[in-house]
Amino acid sequence: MRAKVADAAEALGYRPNLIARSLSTRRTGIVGVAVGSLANYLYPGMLHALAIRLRQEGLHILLFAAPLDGDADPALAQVMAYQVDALVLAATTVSSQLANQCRAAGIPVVLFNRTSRGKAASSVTCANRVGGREIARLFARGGHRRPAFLAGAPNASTSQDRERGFREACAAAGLPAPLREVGGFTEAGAREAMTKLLSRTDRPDAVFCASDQMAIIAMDVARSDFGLAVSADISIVGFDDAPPAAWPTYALTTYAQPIDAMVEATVQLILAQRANRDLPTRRVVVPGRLVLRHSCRLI
Amino acid sequence: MRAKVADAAEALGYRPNLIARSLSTRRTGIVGVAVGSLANYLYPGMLHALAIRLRQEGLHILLFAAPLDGDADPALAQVMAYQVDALVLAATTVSSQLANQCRAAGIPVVLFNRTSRGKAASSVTCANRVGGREIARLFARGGHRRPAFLAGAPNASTSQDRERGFREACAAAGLPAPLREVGGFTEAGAREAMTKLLSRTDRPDAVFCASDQMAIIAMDVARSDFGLAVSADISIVGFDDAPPAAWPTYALTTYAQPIDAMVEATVQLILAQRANRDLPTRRVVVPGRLVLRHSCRLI
DNA sequence: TGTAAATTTGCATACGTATGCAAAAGGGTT
DNA sequence: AACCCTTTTGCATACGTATGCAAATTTACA
Repeated sequence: MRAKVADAAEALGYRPNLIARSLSTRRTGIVGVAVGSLANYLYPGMLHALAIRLRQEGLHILLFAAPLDGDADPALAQVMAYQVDALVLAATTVSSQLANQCRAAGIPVVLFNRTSRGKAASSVTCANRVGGREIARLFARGGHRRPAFLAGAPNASTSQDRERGFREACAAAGLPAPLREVGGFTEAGAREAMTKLLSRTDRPDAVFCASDQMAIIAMDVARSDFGLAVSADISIVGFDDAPPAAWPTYALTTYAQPIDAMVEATVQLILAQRANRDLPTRRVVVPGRLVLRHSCRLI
Repeated sequence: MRAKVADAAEALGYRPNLIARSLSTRRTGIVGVAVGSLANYLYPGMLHALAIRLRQEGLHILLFAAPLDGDADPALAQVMAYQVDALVLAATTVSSQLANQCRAAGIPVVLFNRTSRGKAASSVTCANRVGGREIARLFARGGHRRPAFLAGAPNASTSQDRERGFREACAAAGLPAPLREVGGFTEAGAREAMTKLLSRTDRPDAVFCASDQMAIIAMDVARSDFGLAVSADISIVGFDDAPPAAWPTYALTTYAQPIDAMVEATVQLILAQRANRDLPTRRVVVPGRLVLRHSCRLI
């Protein structure tokens, strides 16, 4: 019987209307995903992996690209109007206050690669603080004397946590407090910040950049604008292990975020909270891994 | 009165249910977008621009990430079940045969950065053939003698058109027929293909790569594995003008695809075909632009 | 062949919004 | 106050599917 119906449907070219089904079941199978500029090349891979993994669960992604400037929240309200089953926020420009609205509306929210104070949203991050610490120790082992931190967006938890770990371990290793400039997770910002750092008389000999994207810009500034040899003259370390970090021309030493594990955690959170709306939110922290390439002097 | 209702809605926190509205109006405001690997960094920018531009028209993106291996079509059927208003195919792995099904179902299809023979789908590409020609002329002007073409996926119209223009202009300029290897638009493929090219005794002195992604790999192979100085020893030119092409370490000479113009053309096609379902399909070709950086010897 | 169990069919109601028409209410002019 | 015109309200129907119950049918077994 089941087979007979399926055959008839096939013969008639019938496709169930998922919109109508959604209306009836009060489940759309749609997950809203807000992403920032996508210029951080960690995100395209994350988006792809998330889409494929969600599809295995019968879920699809309604994409929301946060405008580069201006407020993203009103636009996100539209996405919510599509009755998404869950929301993944992978953009720093989306206010975490919005998470509260969603919580009120019964929509589970997962913050990807960021956290927030409140308990309105779950979050998935890698061990940012640990990563910062490991990089400080790496600098210390390599005999560096003047560390610097190239921060991302100052109010981004991700940048803050990495910086905290970095400062802690710098102090513990007897290094001076790191110099600091803000790059804001943008190419222009990173370029300016790195230029400032390298223009100082007490120029740093080891720069930890809060993202690979900024680290690559930093390498370019060091090489092209200041004629420095990366590794020999200055060590530069990133965070993310985005694909370009592995390109031989950069060979960026970095702290790898395990995309697949983070995507898996995100999916699990979504599934759990979708099945049971009033499950408490969780903060998942997955371990990262230091990847040694050639942009940091080791001895 | 209108204002009174709006106020009351606001007070009650009422949000119209777009799913229900879609069911009634037979329009979802959703555009399905199929993307490939996203490792070609032209696409993240395109996706972002498209999302923002579509939102201005009240449209949203239902993302479909084509699996890296295997057949993408069955999965895309699910996206169609969401009654998308239109479909944008920016992935080479999605069969253009699927366009026919969509056409039959009354869903307008726009091929982005590719074309197909049939007239079931509209397409938006840049002037690929012209671009290939300009690059051949650039090689000729620079006094190169042994051109080569590093192809993308052999059956991709995009790669074919670029190659045709390149071969035509090579012949017209009195250059020998280009050597040829297939990189398949993947990093591994490009690495292997470039290694083959450079291992020949009649090694090429000018390589045109069908995408910036492959060109960057090609530069890395030339530098790291063969110790060649790009530009002095070998010229390498790409296609796309993806952001990494501008990074000083690569400074890739390339033929720029005008993302914004292509996105705009895509949106216009969608709007037109959405307003009038049986509008004939169109092929839009937007002009590109040669961007001279430092990876190609000029004299 | 009769009866109980299993399966299938039919029907009603619901999901939240859109649309059109008829009825009711409000507003303005003489 | 009677009239017409404009605005508002109320109601019915529709979109395509889900769900549950009752009735009808088929199957299984003695």
